[in-house]
Amino acid sequence: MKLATWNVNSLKVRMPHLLSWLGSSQVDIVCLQETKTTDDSFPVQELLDAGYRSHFTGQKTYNGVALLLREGHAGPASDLVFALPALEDPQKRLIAATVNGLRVVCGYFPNGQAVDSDKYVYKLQWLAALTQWLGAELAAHDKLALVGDFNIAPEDRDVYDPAAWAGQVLCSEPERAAFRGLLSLGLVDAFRLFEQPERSYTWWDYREMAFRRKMGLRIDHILLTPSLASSCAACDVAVDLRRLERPSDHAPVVATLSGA
DNA sequence: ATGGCATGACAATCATGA
Repeated sequence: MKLATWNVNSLKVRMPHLLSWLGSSQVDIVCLQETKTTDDSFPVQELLDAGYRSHFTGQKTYNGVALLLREGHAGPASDLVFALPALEDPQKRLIAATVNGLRVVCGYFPNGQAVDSDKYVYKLQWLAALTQWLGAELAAHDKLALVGDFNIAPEDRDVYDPAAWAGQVLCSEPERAAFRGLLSLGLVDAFRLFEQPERSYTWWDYREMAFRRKMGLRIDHILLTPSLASSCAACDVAVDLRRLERPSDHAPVVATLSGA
């Protein structure tokens, strides 16, 4: 079973890439972020035609998350959650469901804009609310995956120019401490279970030919509970999607879970 | 030192992203 996360940066614009990738990659559970689409205009039928059922929560212009489940491979979703319970928040950034006994939590973590902005304060509050809620989720679910666009580069090796980014948003110590806080709940960074190429990233700025120059950050993640981590056979970045015409600025991350 | 590029809302620029 393949579990994937991808910040599409507008589902409407990225539908051709998404449909093509679904067809070629055979991913079974797909977590999307930044759909930027309201629920009434979500492309339910197009995705059904491609063999995927959808669950989603979105809003106009910003944010929006979704789960796509491959018909015949991923079972029905139960215990759906569409927001962090502890947080009064109009921004649609979280969706969770149980599929095939696997608890899947898909998040579009706040960007934070800059460490001195109120958006950064909101980001840390959101992280605290997530961490608190996840503690309870983990107590109830042995097999849990926390995936999405974390908007945090956990370590310097996840940054193309650590010196330039030191202390900046996405790399600041409080954000990294929050990331470690999630790990200390009992989660493992699936990507680091395996030998990876140098300069592996998941996001590259649209400007400055950043992708071609390998100027990226690894900010999209798949975190697994130990029982899932032990069945994880691979975890890779689908870099090819960043090479396409009119790409998302993020590439998907895909984990292969055996026996699930 | 700043902005570059992309997207959406809206109808010329502007907010936001990371």
